[in-house]
Amino acid sequence: MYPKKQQPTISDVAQKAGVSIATVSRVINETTPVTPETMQRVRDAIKELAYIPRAAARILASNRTETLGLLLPEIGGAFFSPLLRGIEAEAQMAGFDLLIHATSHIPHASTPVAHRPLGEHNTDGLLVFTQSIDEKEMSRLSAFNFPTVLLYQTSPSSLNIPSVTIENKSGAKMIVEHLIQIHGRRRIVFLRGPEGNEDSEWRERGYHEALYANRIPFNPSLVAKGGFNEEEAQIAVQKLLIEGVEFDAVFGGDDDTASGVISALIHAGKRVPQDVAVVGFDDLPIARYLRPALTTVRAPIEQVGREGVRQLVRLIRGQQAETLVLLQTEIVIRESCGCSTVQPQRLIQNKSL
Amino acid sequence: MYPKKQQPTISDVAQKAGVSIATVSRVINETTPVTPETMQRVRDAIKELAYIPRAAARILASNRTETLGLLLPEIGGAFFSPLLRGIEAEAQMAGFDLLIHATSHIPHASTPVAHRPLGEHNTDGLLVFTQSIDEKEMSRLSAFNFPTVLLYQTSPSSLNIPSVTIENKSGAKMIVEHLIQIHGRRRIVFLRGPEGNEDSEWRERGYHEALYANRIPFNPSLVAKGGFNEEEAQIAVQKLLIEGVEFDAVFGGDDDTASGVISALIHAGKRVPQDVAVVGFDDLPIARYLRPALTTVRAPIEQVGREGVRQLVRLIRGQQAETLVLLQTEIVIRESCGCSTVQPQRLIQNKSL
DNA sequence: CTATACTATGTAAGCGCTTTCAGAAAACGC
DNA sequence: GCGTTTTCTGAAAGCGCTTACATAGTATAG
Repeated sequence: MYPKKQQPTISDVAQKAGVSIATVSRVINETTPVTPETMQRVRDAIKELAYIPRAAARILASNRTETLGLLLPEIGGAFFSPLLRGIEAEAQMAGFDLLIHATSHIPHASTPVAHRPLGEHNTDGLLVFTQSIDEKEMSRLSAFNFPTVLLYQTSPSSLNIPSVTIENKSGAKMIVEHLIQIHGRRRIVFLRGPEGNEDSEWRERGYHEALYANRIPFNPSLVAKGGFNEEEAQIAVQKLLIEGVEFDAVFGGDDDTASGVISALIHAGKRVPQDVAVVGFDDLPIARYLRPALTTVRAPIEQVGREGVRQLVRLIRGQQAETLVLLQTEIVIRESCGCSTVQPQRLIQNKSL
Repeated sequence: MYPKKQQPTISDVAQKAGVSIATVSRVINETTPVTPETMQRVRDAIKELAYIPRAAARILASNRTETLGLLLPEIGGAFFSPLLRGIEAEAQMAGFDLLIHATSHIPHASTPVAHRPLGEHNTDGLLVFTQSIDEKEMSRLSAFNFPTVLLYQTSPSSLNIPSVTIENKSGAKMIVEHLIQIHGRRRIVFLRGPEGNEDSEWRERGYHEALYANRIPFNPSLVAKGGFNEEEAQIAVQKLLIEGVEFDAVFGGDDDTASGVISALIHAGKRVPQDVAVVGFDDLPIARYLRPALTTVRAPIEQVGREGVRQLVRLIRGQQAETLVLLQTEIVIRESCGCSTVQPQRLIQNKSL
């Protein structure tokens, strides 16, 4: 059925070109000068045999995998696509392959040995998205200096692993200040993300800073949990409404939250943004499709991926990497804050019209 | 900086456990029975040394990579995330690693040798998304029976490579018939996808079949190119409007197209769905956020990924694979066809409210 | 023209595993 | 109890490369 016809090896090429396998290797890797004619003969032989070096043999002999590993808790969500896009593109540019693994699946109980999917045994370095490995594994990697870069999470203070993430705090501060300064809102609700989520924590600090900078006293009853998802956000808003908490704006920890907030508010007969302004964070694709279109903070997700790879490659090459790379965020004004009520986004983008 | 501290090898384990490396290998792979006590000694040694077998060595010695390759033209788009999710999950279940490569990037001109990123040299099989490799490479792979499964494209007739895709035709037929039978529309525009896109071609056939089955003569002036993107779709609609073509519904080849159609229509002062009903295909996440919420065809993208892996694994195991797996689609009724005008989707989903 | 220094290539030693083969020990049959 | 089978284990041969190291052959210097 599938006999795996014997592929040509380096010896076949060597024989055909009338040289030793060492020379073939030299031609392939350009490690040592080779006479032009010899080189040509070898190249011809390679082409003729359609020879492709077996990756495993190269790795084993050279002790370099030329492969990067990406570890995430799960694949999916609006985040994932641009992140991977950035990672893949940059990895490719640097000449690395990309191995991907989602850690959320229930581990195969029958796994014979502790078969770690991604690690020092099959990659030169690891990109670790938040919440994909535990601290124990982190310190194991760190202990023998294995090139590792964290994405969207900072290193446990004891370890000092380089990490790349976004400027959550200043982004949050900017957008809350927009609500305060441009729209005169003062009773601004903040809906937190999941417990222990770093992004959420920093956004909350930004929220606090904005209030503080504008001399608005912090009101604990205006903070609730949104969980970074629509459903929880809706429930949170309803609860606030039922409890009679007064507010004139909501900063939903992320765009999904904001989307849930808008639903809940409209459902409750509130007008957005007239009665309550709503803003989010991330600028997911859905942000522009919401009605009203969502004012939010744009996070350069793809850039995080690219930068993560850059730092990782530095580590692999034995160079110094940045301990912490913080990528800038910017606010995207649409309708839900109260700014415009037409759809400037949709019109502007169609330049060809 | 990064000394790559010598990792333990199988010999270290063997020595520590007082057995030969062959026995260690047997314990790891469970290929041959080993006395319980011996096994325990070996396992203890493995744990103590934190030994992880080097992947390259295993691959080289066993001639099995336990790795699947995924080739796509580019990463991104709403498609990508669920597709990869399905692929990754299923690959993991089957015990395979996943190597990913986007082919769209400009090839490194300086690449020494024809360094193919993914192929027989580093994987046991390949999943090939539409438009990621040319027919020449396909026939090369096919020529030596390399396990390959195509996603969202059928095999060139000369090759007979197994492929997995969705029931475009019947999905399209169903939704067009919905417009005809439930909403009485008879002048239905169809906006094609990009040139040569298989999905689009099949959807167009479904469109034709629906018309034919309902005795509506085909009108060529109602078919235009939407390109599977908003912008082109908007232009197409404007053109139809300017030309004075009369129509009471639009089947946008996919959801992005439909989104552009809705924008253009509203912009031109038409009411959707009253004046013109609009439907799409794919059921992207944005579909429910559009106003009116989009009636569309749900395509089981994640399932395509899973099924692709299943077929590929069969091939790798030397079993027969299905020549063509067609996954069922189903229509999702929302507002843009004219069905309901409230927002049932949003309410229904929040069971907790 | 000889002594020295490069250059281009070949030889061969691994890289860390899997797997065949054979042998030792234990279990079995009668 | 002795021959036969069955189990378990070890020795050793590769898997297909990279990379010292050695060696011819050629260029350079004096």
